[in-house]
Amino acid sequence: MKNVSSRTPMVVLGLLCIEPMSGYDLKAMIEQSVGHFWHESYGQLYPALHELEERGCVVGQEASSGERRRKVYAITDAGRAALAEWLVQPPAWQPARNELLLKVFFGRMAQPEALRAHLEDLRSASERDAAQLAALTAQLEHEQANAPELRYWLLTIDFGHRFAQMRAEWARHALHVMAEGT
Amino acid sequence: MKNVSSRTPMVVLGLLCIEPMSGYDLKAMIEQSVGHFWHESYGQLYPALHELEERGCVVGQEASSGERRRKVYAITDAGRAALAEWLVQPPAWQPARNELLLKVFFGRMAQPEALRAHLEDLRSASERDAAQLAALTAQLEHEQANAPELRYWLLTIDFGHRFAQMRAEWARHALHVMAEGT
DNA sequence: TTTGGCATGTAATCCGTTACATGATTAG
DNA sequence: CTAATCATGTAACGGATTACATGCCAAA
Repeated sequence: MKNVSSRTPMVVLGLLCIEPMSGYDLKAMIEQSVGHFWHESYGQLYPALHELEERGCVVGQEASSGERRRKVYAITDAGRAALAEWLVQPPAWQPARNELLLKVFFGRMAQPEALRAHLEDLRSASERDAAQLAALTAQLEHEQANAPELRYWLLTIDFGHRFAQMRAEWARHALHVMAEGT
Repeated sequence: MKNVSSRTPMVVLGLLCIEPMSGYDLKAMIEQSVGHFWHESYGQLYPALHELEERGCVVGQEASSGERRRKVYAITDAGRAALAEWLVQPPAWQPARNELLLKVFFGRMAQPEALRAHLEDLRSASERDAAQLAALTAQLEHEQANAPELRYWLLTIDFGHRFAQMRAEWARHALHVMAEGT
């Protein structure tokens, strides 16, 4: 048995619920929809599509002649069932790994300027992320105003936005602590 | 060349700066110090120690006869230099992966009760985490009051605390959104 | 005496990324 | 014409976990 606990097939099934797509389309779709908290590579995507087709969860349709060679996949009832079954399982615990915090924890063993630079980077990157996600919220509320999934999409963006703000605030706090002897 | 980008040796070196330890000690130490944002398994730890010894970054001392069989490692100047060099490198970008957000994003395809249960779990787990980290802060401020690293340790705990609170608040918000048609 | 904690280690395996290979089509 | 983009795929590799193997010592 291979790739049992992989979530790649589930992302694929979830997105194919919106509309039929090719592997290439899926990659692009993943980046602009769940991109701020998930990602997939082609090396995962194409094998996953083949396996889902074998299991009858999706059906692939070769593009009609004349077009560029591509295969568009659509979800089946079996696919929808598999997705629904996965969705009710409690999400698997993901062990945290934060390399920046490791460098902060051992901060005394390094030059303070280096640590300060890392914190500055985090602050600016997080502020940029927060702004981007705020813009995305406004855009979606406008463009997808009547999509039934909008509510769920906005919740995930809100998580990202709160997290980005939290990171920026913590970075400012940490820089402050580093600056004086507070 | 093997295990080039692994951060296991760096965690080992960082902790050995505090005091000499065995592999078994290191595992326990990792759990109670950086445990809320990092982890290592024996399968990584022991090979890393052997490699660090080969490279001259640590020196191992077999326990004196009579004691239980164990090998205590101490960091060397070469080890401190390797750690310092790593600490100034900007932390590698870690692609985010959040399975819960995936389940929220596709929430419309599942029974609402299942999603609500996931959010309840997150809320209670996050509240518990926040309380634990608050207690840990108080404990460290008391027990390690004069440790020069205290400042850095508290910063990492503060990150965890803010993050836990953020997660709890978002979960409450999400449950609220799910409850009505806001 | 037997259970549980101390202590070290390895082999199999897994999930996933990276790099590479290939080729068609469209826009400048 | 040629660079970029569309489009699909595979092989090799890499970091890490899991499960297993082994054995000593102390306490109940």
